Amino acid sequence: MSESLDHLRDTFRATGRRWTSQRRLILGVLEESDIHLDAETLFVRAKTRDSDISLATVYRTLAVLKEMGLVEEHRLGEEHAHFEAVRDQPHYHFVCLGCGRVIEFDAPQMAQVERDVSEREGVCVTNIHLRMSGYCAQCQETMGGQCGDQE
Amino acid sequence: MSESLDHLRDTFRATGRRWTSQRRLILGVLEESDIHLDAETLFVRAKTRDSDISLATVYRTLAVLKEMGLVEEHRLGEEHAHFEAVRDQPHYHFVCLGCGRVIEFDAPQMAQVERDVSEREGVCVTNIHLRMSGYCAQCQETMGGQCGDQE
DNA sequence: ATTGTAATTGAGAATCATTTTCAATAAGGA
DNA sequence: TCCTTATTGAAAATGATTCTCAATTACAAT
Repeated sequence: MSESLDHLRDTFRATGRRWTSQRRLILGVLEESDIHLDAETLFVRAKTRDSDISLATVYRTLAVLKEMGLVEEHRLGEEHAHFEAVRDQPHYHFVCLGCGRVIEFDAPQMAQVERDVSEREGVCVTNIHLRMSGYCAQCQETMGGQCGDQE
Repeated sequence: MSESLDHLRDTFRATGRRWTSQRRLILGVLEESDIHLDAETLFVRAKTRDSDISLATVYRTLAVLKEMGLVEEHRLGEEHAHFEAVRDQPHYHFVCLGCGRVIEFDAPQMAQVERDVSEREGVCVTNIHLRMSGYCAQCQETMGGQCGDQE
């Protein structure tokens, strides 16, 4: 763990950025969380360990971490963004319109979709966002089984 | 065309909604446009035909049309939403990070992805948003060919 | 260790898309 | 034509995110 922290610090320095206590803290909170945090929640959690930290710093740090590819931003509902520390494999999201639950999944077919699009359109894909919405098993029960359409 | 307009009026009435001139106008502007409009642009275009229309009405109408499944909302950049009159086949978007150009594409594999997720997780999918980002052929040239990663 | 410089911070103001409030208007059933 | 109530325009309100600016702090060079 200390090795990866040293490595992180070097990555920051190498790009003229500083490895500050606030950034350590924010990345830590993000990595410890199993769910996708929004900026406000992240701010509240960070504040329990550093009562001086500011919401602006949370946003600024998230922007830096995104630039560095360490954090991804997702739009799960329409309201506000959610953030997640980047992991090894790509994964996608299903959002339940009933209870808001987020289910992560992988989809090997996406590699083929990417290849098809790249070739057909001559583009170079750097990022894929796939979000499905609908109703989770639980919510389908309580709703009586229909499953309408519309977001 | 008048048939489909009559049908639309009936659809509105059937749900206790009114078929107003503003709603006709907004849907018309949306259907005439080949690109995805944001609320402000839609407002400006509508205003050339009804100088009294208000931006609030544009947003309210878009919300209604979304509820009715006639319009879809997309988050193409981070800034603001884009809207599009729903067409027959599902389609997805590629957004160029260089010039902002939006390329639409279809991906037959998505049906299989949906089936897999539905079965594996027991969910019912009502909506799929797929957005790829990267660089279009043109922008790749002007950039010299590299194609970094990060949104 | 000390210093200088520039990146970073906290606090609060500013921004910007979108939503809401409310009184006036108009759709459409009776 | 009349009545009810959905809808509208205008302006204020909201809420997430960004910016400003003076004070702080990381860290490279001394």
